[in-house]
Order: sequence, then C-alpha cells, then structure tokens
Amino acid sequence: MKIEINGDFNLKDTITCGQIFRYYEDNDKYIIIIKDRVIEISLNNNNLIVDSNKRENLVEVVKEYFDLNRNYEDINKKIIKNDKNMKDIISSCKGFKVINQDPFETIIEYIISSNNSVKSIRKSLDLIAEKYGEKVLFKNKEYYLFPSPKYLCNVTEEEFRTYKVGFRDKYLVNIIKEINNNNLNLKEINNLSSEELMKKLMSYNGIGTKVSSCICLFSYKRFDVFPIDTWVKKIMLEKYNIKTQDEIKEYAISTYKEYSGLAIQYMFHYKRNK
DNA sequence: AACCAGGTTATAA
DNA sequence: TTATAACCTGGT
Repeated sequence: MKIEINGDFNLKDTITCGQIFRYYEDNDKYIIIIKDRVIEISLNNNNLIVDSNKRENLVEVVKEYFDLNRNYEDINKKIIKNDKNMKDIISSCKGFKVINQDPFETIIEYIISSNNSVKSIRKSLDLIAEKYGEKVLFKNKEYYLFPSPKYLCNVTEEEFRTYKVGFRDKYLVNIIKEINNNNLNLKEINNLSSEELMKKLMSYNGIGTKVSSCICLFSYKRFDVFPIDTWVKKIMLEKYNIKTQDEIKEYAISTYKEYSGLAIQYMFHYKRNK
C-alpha cells in the first residue's frame, strides 16, 4: 500500500530518535507496532510504502501515528518568526515528527526509562510483550503487541523484576492497578489542561517531571509541554546562557508559546545528532 | 573496579 | 526550598 506524503517527512529519524523503543530495522524498512497491528514501512521519495497484518484503515492509522495530518511547515515558520536562532536548528530537523503514542504503553515505557539505558528499556518491554502481548504472525515472523492494562493486572513486583525493570517494579504494579480500577482513566484525563495533566501524572510514584512531560507530549499531543534533559540544558546554556530548569521553561513558553514542546524537541535532536 | 545511562524518591539540612 | 544518596541492570 502506498501513501503519498505532502511536505517533509524523515521516517528514519522519526522512528529512531528515541521516542519509541520497540521497532525493528531491516535496511530501509522498519517494522513498528501500532496498537493491534504489525506494520512494515519504508519511504521511497514522496511515498510511504506500507504493509500490515491488518489492512483496514491502514492509511489513516499510519497518518495518525506519524502525525502526518499536522502542518509542521506552518508551525516551524511561527517558531522561527519568534526566534531566528531556530532557523538552522529546524532545517537540520527537517521532516521530523512527534509520534502519536498510545498512553498506556507510553506510561509503562517511560516509567521504565528512568535512569535507564535504551537497550535495557527495550529489553524489559520486549519481555513484557512476549509474555502478555498477543502474538501476531506477519510475513512468517512472530511479533508481540503491547499488552493492554487488563492483561497486566495480576503481574506482581517479583514478576516484574524478572523482566529486569529493577526498582521500578512497584511503580508499575501501582499504576496498572489504578488504571484497571478506573481511578486513573487514560481517556478522561485528556480533558485536563496541560498543567493539570502534568500534575495528575506526577501524583503517581515513578512519574516525575521528565517522564510526565514525555507522556504529555508523546501520547496526549501537548505541544506546550516539553522534557528537559541534559542535551536541552546544554544547548540552552550555549545559545542563551540560560541555566536552570525553571528559566528554560519560562524562556521556552514565552518565546515559542503553544509550540514550545516542538521547539525544544528540535533543539534536542539538533544537539544530540551533532 | 568504579562509573554511568535521556530520573525519581526519600531524607536531611 | 534545595541538596544528596540510593536505586536495578547491563555495559565499558
């Protein structure tokens, strides 16, 4: 199946930038897992070549996942208008998109990500998916979907340790319990303002400011929220002589307004790729 | 052998 | 309010 792209899209950078953990690379083709589908995808000039075990609405699913319906060119212009420094940074991130991730999977992923390496995060997620996720056969290979909350309701802290999540075991057990008994409704919290959503997520152990902002940006599409890490701190210090987390926040919000999340992501990629 | 990885919590000043 | 140690794991 073919999807024509209008505008810039850098498939490789978008998939491999570190936002998602479970993907498989095979030359220029990628296997990704979106909800109940295993999808093979590659980019050929202006066309995405896509195949999947489930083809209904595949085009819409892929467009939604890679945020292809949003006009990034317009947003980029607005960001540059407010800060000319961003021109070079943005042109080096041409075609980068913020992936639309499932909230539950993102919460689990990013709780596990704290003080952890990408490789180790991926290992834990694969172990969990292989044990509890539905198996899908696609092109003669086996893949595992990420399990929904109810499949994980009986997993104990001890069992999570066998999936190498370490001290994060209790955080996972607790939030899975809260989601399953509907004290935490992942659809409903989308009605909260970004600030309230941040606060709500951070009320759970294992979710601090960094993890919470990743969840807000990646699975609730809050472009006014952004993670601040060592890379962002470095570039802020170099370019603007801004030091603390609070100052970074203030500068980004006042300069980039509702698109600070994207502006900061651009800085992150620019700095990290250099 | 000591240190670190894209963090968070608990505790102490 | 701000600083610091401890934390599982797997890798140099």
